[in-house]
Amino acid sequence: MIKEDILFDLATFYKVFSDETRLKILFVLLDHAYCVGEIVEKTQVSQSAVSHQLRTLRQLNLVKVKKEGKEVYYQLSDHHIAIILEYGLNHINERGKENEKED
Amino acid sequence: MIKEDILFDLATFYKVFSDETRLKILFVLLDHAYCVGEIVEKTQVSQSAVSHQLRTLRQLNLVKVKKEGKEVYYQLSDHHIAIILEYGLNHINERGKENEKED
DNA sequence: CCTTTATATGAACATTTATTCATATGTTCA
DNA sequence: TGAACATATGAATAAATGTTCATATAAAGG
Repeated sequence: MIKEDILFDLATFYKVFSDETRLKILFVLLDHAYCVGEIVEKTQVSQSAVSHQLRTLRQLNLVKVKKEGKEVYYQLSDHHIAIILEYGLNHINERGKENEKED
Repeated sequence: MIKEDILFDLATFYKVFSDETRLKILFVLLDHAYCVGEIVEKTQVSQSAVSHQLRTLRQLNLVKVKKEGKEVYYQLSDHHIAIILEYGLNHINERGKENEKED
């Protein structure tokens, strides 16, 4: 059986992508770096909620921060994340197709 | 901005993999089909908890069921799942390496 | 300096989620 | 049929998580 701490890390890893607000933010950042205000506007999520989720993303090293005056810019910390999101999208797309056939 | 229902499906998809018990079960099933009793033994999770999580996995079409007498055998419903788990493992492994260098 | 604007954060609250406990259902076999 | 075993399930409970609200911090400009 696989080690407990690996299991924990793995669960934690997937957990990040399991929240719609975080996904929204990540999809916005897929484009390029944005400051918090822009993210709020694009996602239509409250400033506070965005800020809280950005903290989560920061703590899990999914985003990098760059301060510029009053604004704080966030960007994806590595290109891996784009791949993961794309993979997930493909997966649910394919599942859609399969169900068309079978059901 | 990406559609709400896609976002929901995507979040749901990742959510399955965000629980340690479900991951344990999936890793066991990576091998081949097992009945509930065997899964309980291998994962060291209570029968009830395993059963509840198997239901979740069933509902999300991650596992297929095959009844044989008293026993109920579960197996992964498609090979995709192995790929996803492997991808996750690779990711956290690589992150491990990066942190060795940087921190 | 004081006000405005941008972002972060803590506490309260609501919701979701996972586990346990007790028990139901279903199958086999004597 | 009834005892024994395998699995499922509902209700209760506990824990984790996300949002809001109020407010703190911090930078910029007048």
